[in-house]
Amino acid sequence: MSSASKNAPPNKEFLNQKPSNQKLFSQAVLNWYDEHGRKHLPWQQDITPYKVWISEVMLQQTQVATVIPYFERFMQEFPSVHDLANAEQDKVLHLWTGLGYYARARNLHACAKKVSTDFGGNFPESVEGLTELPGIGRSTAGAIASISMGINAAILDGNVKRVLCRYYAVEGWPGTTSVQKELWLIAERLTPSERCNDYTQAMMDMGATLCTRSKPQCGVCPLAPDCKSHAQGNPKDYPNSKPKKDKPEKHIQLIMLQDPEGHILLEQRPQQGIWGGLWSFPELAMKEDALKRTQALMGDLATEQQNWPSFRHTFSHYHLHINPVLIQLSKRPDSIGESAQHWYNPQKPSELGLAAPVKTLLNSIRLAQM
DNA sequence: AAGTCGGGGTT
DNA sequence: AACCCAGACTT
Repeated sequence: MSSASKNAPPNKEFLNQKPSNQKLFSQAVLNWYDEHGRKHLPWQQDITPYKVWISEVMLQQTQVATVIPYFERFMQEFPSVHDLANAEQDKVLHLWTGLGYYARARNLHACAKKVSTDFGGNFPESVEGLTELPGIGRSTAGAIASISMGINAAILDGNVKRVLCRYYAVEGWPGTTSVQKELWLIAERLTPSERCNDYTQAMMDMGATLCTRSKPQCGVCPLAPDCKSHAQGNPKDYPNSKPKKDKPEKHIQLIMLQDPEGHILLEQRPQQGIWGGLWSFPELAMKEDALKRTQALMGDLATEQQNWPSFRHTFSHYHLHINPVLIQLSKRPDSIGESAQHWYNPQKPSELGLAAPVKTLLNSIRLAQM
């Protein structure tokens, strides 16, 4: 994991030559923030690098309302970076269950270990140092540095992208390298040296509450008088949307093996790939005969097969059709296969990371047993 | 530059 | 049902 692959910030000399417009822009943003900005979110209380870090990672591709309960539980269980570093991975993934993008949780854990042991629990106090840590890219590093350390650093998250794309009517999808590069230059140029922490919060807040994707509140926006897309009358056309691609359809069987006591066999998935490190049912291709395959492994312990209604689960890049199969076992078999195993009691859930559909199915089994 | 990685809220 | 969200990382 080289730092060059992390989109490291360029030389910042141009920051010294800010046009006067920069001052007007940041003043308008800060004034708005003082009046209308949110200041009562959980991670805005008694601000520390640890809290800002956890919240920023949770908020990657995830909305504020979704994050809040997860953040509260995390802080309860892991009050300090040392607590997180010393935790079991299963516990971390358990508290992450439902948030998605589980590499975030694995990287979070790895990062905590590094900060705890290598840096004595203190985060590096520079964007460059922060960016070296697993799961912290340029924007998250900027947010931590700016908000929790008062370092003059820019961010470029979805909110800031939206504000800037509209203000300057930036053409092109922000996912492309060229647009991204342009936006970073703009973001760096506009970030003020005074109150950069509040400015960072303010830009995210404006994007989240004012310059929203639909129904932007241009009527009360302090930037509207100089906003190019507002002048054009089409703020909603920015940022330009991502070119769409149709998602492939995949089909699998999930085999729910149940022992006589009602416990269900779970296997831990490999660290890399979809649902990495989480626990799931044994997976089978559609063409396989679930009962025959089970009997091949454990003989006549497998007695009956019950097909549950299939359903579709959608990921960012494909649709997954899941065909759940419940197979009763007359006795719990010896260990099968190579991955770690766990016999899960649906009535007494273990603290493991579960993929969302797996959690749903286990809950259905629990209800069926009542 | 394109692909991988989730789940849920919003429209 | 499509869109996208306080992105990072690998290929």
